[in-house]
Amino acid sequence: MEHKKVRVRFAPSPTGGLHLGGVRTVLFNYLFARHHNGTFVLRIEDTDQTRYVPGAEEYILECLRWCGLSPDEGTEAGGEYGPYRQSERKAIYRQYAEQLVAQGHAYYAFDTPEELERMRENFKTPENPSPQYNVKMRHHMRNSHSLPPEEVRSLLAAGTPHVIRINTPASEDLTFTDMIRGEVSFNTSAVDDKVLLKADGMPTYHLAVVVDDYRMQITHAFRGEEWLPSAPVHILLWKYLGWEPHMPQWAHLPLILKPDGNGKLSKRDGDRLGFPVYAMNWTDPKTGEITRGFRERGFLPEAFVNMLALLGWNDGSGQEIFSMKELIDRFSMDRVHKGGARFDFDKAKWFNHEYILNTGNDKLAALFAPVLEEKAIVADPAYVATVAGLVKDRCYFVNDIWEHGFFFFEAPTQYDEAAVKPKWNDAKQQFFEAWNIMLADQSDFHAEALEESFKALANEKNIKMGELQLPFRIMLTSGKFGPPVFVIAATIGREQTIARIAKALEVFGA
RNA sequence: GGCGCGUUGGUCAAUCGGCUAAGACGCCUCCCUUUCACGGAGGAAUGACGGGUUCGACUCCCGUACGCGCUACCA
Repeated sequence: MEHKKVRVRFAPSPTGGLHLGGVRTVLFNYLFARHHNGTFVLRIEDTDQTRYVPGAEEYILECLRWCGLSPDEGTEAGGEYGPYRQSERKAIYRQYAEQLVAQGHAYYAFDTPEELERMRENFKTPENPSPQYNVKMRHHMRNSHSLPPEEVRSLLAAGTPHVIRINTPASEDLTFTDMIRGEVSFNTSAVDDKVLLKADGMPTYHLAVVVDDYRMQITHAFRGEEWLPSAPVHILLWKYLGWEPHMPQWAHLPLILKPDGNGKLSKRDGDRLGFPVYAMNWTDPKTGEITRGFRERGFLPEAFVNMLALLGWNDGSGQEIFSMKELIDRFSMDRVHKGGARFDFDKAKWFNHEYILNTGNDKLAALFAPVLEEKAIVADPAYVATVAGLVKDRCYFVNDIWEHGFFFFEAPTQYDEAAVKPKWNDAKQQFFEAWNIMLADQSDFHAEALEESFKALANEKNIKMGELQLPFRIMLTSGKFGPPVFVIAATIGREQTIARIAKALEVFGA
């Protein structure tokens, strides 16, 4: 391999939310670039004007920022190879398309969409349900192969809408070496004369990707496996344009599959199965429909990225938790799996849990702040951090801090009475009445001290601790959950503890 | 239909000819905890099938099956 500086690119089309598979493609690009001290470019492939969705481009950038995978070069970061939006490069593509026509590698085609549809209809047979516009079909259609040159000239002069199609050879073997799959080969007989330049003057993906990868000096191109079948078209273009020596090395990434059933994971599957598929919340500007994202679901970006890295790649060591630096150090394309991976939300949750466990309480508190704010609860950040530290063991998501620690912020309004009442009696009633009075004078309100005096009083009253702890817990939290009781009491403080006991006694004693 | 790619437990997966086939998630049991978790100890569960090659095949080759992808003036 030459010593060319590594340059990779992520080239999304701004048509909507960013799918988790897209983020993984970004990740692999990013890791590869960093590993080789290369450059990560972001190019916007907005050549389909009919599918353009306003806001999608900004959204994609924001997703990358959130994940910590921002590009070095691109629409926002700038660079020497711009513009980075294909719609702004329109003139460039036409020039190459015409060049290909002039060299006999492409041709004009005047068929209207209706004519194409009719062709597909007419030539469709049970054996061949998708007839192709290829060497054989060319002569049945209206193009610069089948039409006399004068007619082509006059059609062109009259401004007749037309496309430019590649001249695919009748039968030629094409081979390339995929970084993941090894040698892959095709025969052009199965490849049709793909449109290169559309009637509106915009290039199709095929032309644009080759021209831009060349002009932006991309050295390695990673894309989803669904692109594999169009590789021969691209190889042909690299050859025809005379750039073959500069063709990037390709890697076709395995697909991310539905957890159940078959096929690629889609946004619909997330809705159906109750987990996010997009990186962040996405609001469709047309319908206003919101699709939930990993970020809003409570995922830490580091966990999300780590989880994605392991979906199709591993370093062989068995290690699963990696810092970004470790990922950069260890990543290599040849350890990427060939087969598609089913997405497992439980595993994703586990990753997030691991990261929550390893996140400082202050940071968790900060991340949790919006939840409290939404509930109009005002709390001291240090207090929130303490709570986070007490409950994070049982949290899969930042948002879970509420579910597992709400009682640190608000007194219970109802109780798990079924767990207390059947065994409630006067002795217990009296114990807690006495305990509550003692608490007013309890000098040391730490958990250990509280437990000690609680125990002492229980002994004195001759009641077993076990009989008392659960009711006490329910008084403070409303149910059978949470950190050790005395820790809860110490955390919420004297005033709250006393008030909650008093209130609960009214309910339990009734 | 054609072309391409793939196939190790329910899921993610290690293995680059020596396997009594790692590890993780999930699941189950037990321990710890007079709450819920965390943690700890165990457990069930895997090479699609058929042929080769080889002393030896999960690993290499060939078929078959199955799955997926593509087959647009979408990317």
